Amino acid sequence: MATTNTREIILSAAEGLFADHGLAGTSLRGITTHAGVNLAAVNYHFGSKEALIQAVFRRRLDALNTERLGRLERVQSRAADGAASLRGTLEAFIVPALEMSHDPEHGGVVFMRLLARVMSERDRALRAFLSDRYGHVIKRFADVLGRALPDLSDEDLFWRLNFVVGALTYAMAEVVWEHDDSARELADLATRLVDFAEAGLTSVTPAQSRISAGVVA
Amino acid sequence: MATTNTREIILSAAEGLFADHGLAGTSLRGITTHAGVNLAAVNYHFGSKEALIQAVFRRRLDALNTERLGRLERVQSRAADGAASLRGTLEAFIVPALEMSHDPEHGGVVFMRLLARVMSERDRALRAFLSDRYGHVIKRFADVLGRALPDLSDEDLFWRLNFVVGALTYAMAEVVWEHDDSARELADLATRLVDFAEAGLTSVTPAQSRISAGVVA
DNA sequence: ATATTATTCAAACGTTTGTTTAGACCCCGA
DNA sequence: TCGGGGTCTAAACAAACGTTTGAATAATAT
Repeated sequence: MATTNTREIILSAAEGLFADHGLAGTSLRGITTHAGVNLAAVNYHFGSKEALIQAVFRRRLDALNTERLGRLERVQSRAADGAASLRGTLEAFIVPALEMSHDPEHGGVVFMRLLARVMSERDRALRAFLSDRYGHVIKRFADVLGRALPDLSDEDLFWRLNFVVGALTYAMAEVVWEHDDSARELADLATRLVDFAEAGLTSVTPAQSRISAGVVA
Repeated sequence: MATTNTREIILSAAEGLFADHGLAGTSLRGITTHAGVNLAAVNYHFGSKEALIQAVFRRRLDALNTERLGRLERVQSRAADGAASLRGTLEAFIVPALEMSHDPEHGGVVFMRLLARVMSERDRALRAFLSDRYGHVIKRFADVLGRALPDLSDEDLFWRLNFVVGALTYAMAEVVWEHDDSARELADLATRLVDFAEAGLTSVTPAQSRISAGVVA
């Protein structure tokens, strides 16, 4: 471990304050005070606030997305024709996120709240950074899911995946973990979410379920 | 209309900038410059930045939630025993939000992006304001949905509703409206979302679908 | 037309922001 | 023991922040 302790202390303090007050709403003074280090330490170790933000995300997301891809590969290699099952693919995407949200050692629910916040932020610089670094993971999952759901049109698939990501994001952010760190709780939530996602993804639109734009039919 | 024009101009400029850069990330100078009014006009008309934020939300959410409750009442009065159908209830909640997101006159997609942002913010003052002013609407819908889904445990219902709200929020925020203001587009999205929510809410958990916390089964 | 109120304006207030600087401290190899 | 690189620190920087002020202007009422 070549990195000093101060770096990690700053990253953790920044993670928590970013999750609570947003990126723009958190000052370097708040971070360094919370971390018990000197104000200038941030610019010494990271160079700027923007670089600190990226370091906060890299510390967690590198591991998360590696784990997701690993699970997806295992699921695919288990299938004879290399086509992963819908449920297996969903689990490969959802379970690592929920496990991480349950593991204080790796950010826990704090980082998940931060992630949920950022998902709805339009900050150009950060979105570009996340897309550059992790876009290939999302693309990979979308491809596999599309092959597992051959009856869905591209447009249907696009929207339903957005719904699933929204549900996952919101669930992670809303989690209060009253009975915290019970593994059973986590498994229950993961099961609920995968069930929900699977049902929503495979549902067949009834022929005349369309909603008239004006009034409820 | 006793209110002067400046008020509305400020509200619209603030709405757009808040959606793009967040509450803390938007300065009063940015707002007034964008609106073409004097810096001091905000404090003259609203008193403070905090009061301006609340006014931005009140302008849109009062109408949205009134519309939601009106639709819910119409759906309920149509049913013989006063028990609204699941689908009707979902439509009463979802359709007004999507219609608003499609109507530039009433905030359009801009306000919906702002709303999605705020949903994942932990800002205490704003959450308290929203909960105080609109909490009864959410409670009302949760009650009606609970009665329409009698087989679900309280916990199951709680989580699935969170999933639905997450999907709706995320869908609204992600909407880019490439082929904008086509009513057919809106109806399609509303149908997709209601289908998705209905399938997810009514799905029955398979007996042994539980995910083991460690490894994918 | 005059008095009164409502609105707009330029300027300045004291804080807080991110960043920079120059020196002190510490630890390890020479 | 000395020297030097990595780390930490107090202090200061200009810029941007929300808010306040007092006078100028516009609108309304008498």
